[in-house]
Amino acid sequence: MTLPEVPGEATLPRERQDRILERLRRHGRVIAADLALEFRVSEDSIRRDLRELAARSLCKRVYGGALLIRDIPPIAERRREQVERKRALAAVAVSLVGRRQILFIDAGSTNSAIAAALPDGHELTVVTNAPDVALALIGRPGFEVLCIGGRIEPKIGGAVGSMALRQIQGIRADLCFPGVCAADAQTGLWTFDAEEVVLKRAMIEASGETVLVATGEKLITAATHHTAPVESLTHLVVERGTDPAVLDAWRAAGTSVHVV
Amino acid sequence: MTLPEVPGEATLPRERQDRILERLRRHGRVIAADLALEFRVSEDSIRRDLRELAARSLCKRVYGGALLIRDIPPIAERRREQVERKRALAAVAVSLVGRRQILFIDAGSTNSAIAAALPDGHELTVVTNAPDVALALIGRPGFEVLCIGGRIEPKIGGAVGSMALRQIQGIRADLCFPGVCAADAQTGLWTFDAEEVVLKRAMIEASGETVLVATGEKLITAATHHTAPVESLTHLVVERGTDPAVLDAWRAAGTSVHVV
DNA sequence: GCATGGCTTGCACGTTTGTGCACGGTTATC
DNA sequence: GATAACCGTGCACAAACGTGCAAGCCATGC
Repeated sequence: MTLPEVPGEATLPRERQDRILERLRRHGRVIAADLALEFRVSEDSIRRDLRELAARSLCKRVYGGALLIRDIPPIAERRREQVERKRALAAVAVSLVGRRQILFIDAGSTNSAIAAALPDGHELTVVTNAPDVALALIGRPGFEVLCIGGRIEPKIGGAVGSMALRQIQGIRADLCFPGVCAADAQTGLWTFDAEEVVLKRAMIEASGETVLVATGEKLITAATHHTAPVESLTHLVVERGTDPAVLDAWRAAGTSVHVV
Repeated sequence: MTLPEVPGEATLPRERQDRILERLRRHGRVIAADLALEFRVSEDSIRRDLRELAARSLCKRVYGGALLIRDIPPIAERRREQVERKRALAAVAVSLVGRRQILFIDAGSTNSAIAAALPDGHELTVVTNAPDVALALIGRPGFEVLCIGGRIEPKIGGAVGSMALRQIQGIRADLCFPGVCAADAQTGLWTFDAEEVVLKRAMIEASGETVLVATGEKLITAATHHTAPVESLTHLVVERGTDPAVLDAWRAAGTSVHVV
């Protein structure tokens, strides 16, 4: 590890940049004035360093210092829509996650938001069939990422098929976030795609608890394939403004309802 | 002449280099001026030593001295660097791809560029252990994407381990793009990470042809684990400006060389 | 002996790179 | 809308750089 800066110790220019990068990775941001003090050079030199790093697109130069670039995976079409709503849902959904848990995260735009919203420092293991979820978590400190392989279905944005199924069946998780096409307090979870059904079922069965995170319309639309009975759905996270009658029905079914 | 004679302090060049290396390992860096003083030789000699050590990739030469080669930066950073060079290499590399072929694309920043450069309308099947490669191809018309699952190693940016290995062994491909850490016309392909080796080997063995896409420095640096003999490397794509002698050696070994 | 060639070394040269400072413009914050 | 902090640029200077070269050393062989 890097030792704390020794006062009279000289650092090579390039070494200084490396250390700035490291600091950046750890703290997410650096302040030019602090760095100047720490490395005992003028702020001009620090600014030059930051500019250079920014030119290599290793950080983003901002007023007063620099920020870590968190490259957001290229956003699929659906994801672009209603980003804000999904982020709000995700923020609540991740509060259900405990330390050192193992999570199944299914493919889907809302689940991408959930992955991005997962807090650091919980030492989580995330199992996912969605490349964008995996990518969002690669390099995040304290995360172990397990990717479910298989043929990727473009419509879904994740692996499906027997290969994926077999891998899922070999894992047990604490929490499961299935992608939600439609859900109903009487019958439970429904899905459009036949291939997806078996995967979601396997995920849910392999998990201690299941969290449904749904924008309001998911609770009033219908889908073609029955996927899971309501008893297996532990939590429901929905937006404010959802029909209270619907929520009561879910509560009556034994699901813990969380309103954003 | 100008230097005072110190009896018994004389060191052979090779011995001096060893001592420099030792110092490097202990402190993480060395400063040319200090070494000159310590070994009682001119800075010129020290600089020559450092250059030589750097050529053997035992250290990283920087302004003022040399640094220990720290572990490779995370994939997210590597992918953002040298974008233009990688794009140019990728543009040539993809010209080796035929219609309706099955491709193995390994994890790695250059391979990300290759995936992005693959042409539409070739009805390709891409098998990859890298989520970012998969993500780049999801939704591209005419592509079938197969994701290799397993534990994702953040440094590498792709799945590794026995789970990934088994999946790879169940597939036969036409073309393989292994990530290149170092390559040599005599001995073939070398890799830094032990886990990666088995994966790359399996990919190469399961493919009809193998394409090495390498920025110039990969052909003069060394890595720790032998991965594939030169006979199994069908094509080499390199940048203009690579040492002609090196390229001739590759040609002599039977590899088809493509210069960008 | 001494000539030869390989190797290392220090020096001189011109070039590149890093640094701090002064200047005037820009941006946050109250 | 004033103030202070922060910014980029140009500049001068010093340190570090690579290169070419000649001197020195040593082993080898005539």
